[in-house]
Amino acid sequence: MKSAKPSREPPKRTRIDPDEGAFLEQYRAEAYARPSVTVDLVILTVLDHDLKVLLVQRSEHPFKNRWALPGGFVRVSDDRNDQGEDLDAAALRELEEETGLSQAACGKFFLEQVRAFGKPGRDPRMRVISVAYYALVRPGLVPLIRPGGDVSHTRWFSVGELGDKHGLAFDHEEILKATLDRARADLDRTSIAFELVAETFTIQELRAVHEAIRGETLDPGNFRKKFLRMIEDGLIELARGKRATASKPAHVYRFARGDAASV
Amino acid sequence: MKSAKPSREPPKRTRIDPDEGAFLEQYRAEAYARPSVTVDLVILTVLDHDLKVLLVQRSEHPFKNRWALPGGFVRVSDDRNDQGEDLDAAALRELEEETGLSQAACGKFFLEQVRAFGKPGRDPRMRVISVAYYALVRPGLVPLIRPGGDVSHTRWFSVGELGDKHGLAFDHEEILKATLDRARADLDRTSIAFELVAETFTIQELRAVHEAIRGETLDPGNFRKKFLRMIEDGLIELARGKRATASKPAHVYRFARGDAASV
DNA sequence: GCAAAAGTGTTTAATTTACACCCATGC
DNA sequence: GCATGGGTGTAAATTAAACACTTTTGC
Repeated sequence: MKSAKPSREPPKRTRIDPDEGAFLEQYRAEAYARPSVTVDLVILTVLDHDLKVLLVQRSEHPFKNRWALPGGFVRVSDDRNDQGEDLDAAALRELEEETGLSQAACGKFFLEQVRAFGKPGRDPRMRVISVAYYALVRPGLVPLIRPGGDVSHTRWFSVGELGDKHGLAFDHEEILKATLDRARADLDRTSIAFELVAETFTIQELRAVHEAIRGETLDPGNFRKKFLRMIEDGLIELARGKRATASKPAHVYRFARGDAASV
Repeated sequence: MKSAKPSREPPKRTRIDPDEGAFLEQYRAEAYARPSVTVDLVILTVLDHDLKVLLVQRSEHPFKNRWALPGGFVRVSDDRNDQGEDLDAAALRELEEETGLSQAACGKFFLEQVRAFGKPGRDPRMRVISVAYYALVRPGLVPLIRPGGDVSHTRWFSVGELGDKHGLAFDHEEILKATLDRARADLDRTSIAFELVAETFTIQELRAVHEAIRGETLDPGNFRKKFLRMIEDGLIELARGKRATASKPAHVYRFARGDAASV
């Protein structure tokens, strides 16, 4: 639309009035066929050193009984005063519906768009373009999750043991892969790791998150050095208390909201 | 959609037949309102040390006379045997239409999705969700460009001098910013810099591309060292010939298609 | 006491950053 | 010859990688 040159504008059945108001009134919104648009959610957490993704089992065709990413339609309208919900809002709504958690109660969720997936045929029913989002849920919240619909059809899967056994519905395999790539790239460019630990955490707990996402073990000594550098940069600060472990109790730290960054 | 649990499925007016074929037949594709979906293109090149973006001036409302990213509708259909074109294909089609260049003649274009933009109200006519792509055009191809429609309404803008003066149409300002962030991040993670130089290039030419995208000058000596490391890694190889300059002729190199990477 | 994990240190290599400098060429 | 930019070298600071070692706790 937007930049469409005359030759590519939707066929118009009436002359365009130069006045914009009138133009909008008589614009043929129905001139082009439209796809359905959905959001699909890659909800991730880390449980006992393992990166997990939340899947739901489909109860209807197509892909009946297969596991799929949770998702749903974006609510839209052509009403000029209310065109419906934002993509981000749709993703948040789905996340809350799907987990029973509310952002109001749990604090801001990490929820970011990955990209759009729209291959023809990805949904046999109709043309569907899906905007994928990825969400990070702190392990502490996991037990509080009350799946929106049928409890028995919602489950956490280790991303490691997935991929081989279960063929996911639609192109969700591809969406999941793209999202994991994105998460791994974000890991050492952003602060997403802190979204997967509790309010306070030990060095090893943060390391476990890095290891789970990258899928490999990291040298504890070297990781500590990176950690100490983050403290120097004011990104992390020591918190009160200690965490009991299998051996010597560990210091706990807190993520210092990016504000205290500079000198 | 896909994972929609019964409560969130579109209202069905008839009972579902357990057989999938029959299910598809009577599926109510029109149950949810649908948005229009477009692709918007951020077409970039580097001309005389400057990062440029190709914009078109709108000839119609809304945003009449404002500059905008080129773009157009994605062609879709619910026909089960042909649901229309892929998002990537739509972006490529628009790119070819908009520039008059054909991938068949010019070799593969760099064209990658950025993400979807779908804020309500971004297009006052109707609810539009736009999938942004960014394309990189080698400077050598720029003179060959024959804008699709009205020549006088297509122009390269320096991204530097933009942003202040011209208010772009729709949310294209935001799309452009997000794309530039993406390009800068890709610069030292991928090989996009090679998409903006000729087949063979000098060290300084490649440096000029890096400088244009990052918006800052780089130390020639240090850049050379990074460059030599790329040669060691087999990413780049010396080509025959020299490039005449204002002083001493420079060696020219070639991008060695990532295959010769390892030992 | 002993295992287990916390925490510390060392060494080597690679990379980044900031410079100074030499040299070949066109004019 | 001399300015221009190609090309080279050096030194300090930071970071990454591999790995040995000490300390503190629970049991």
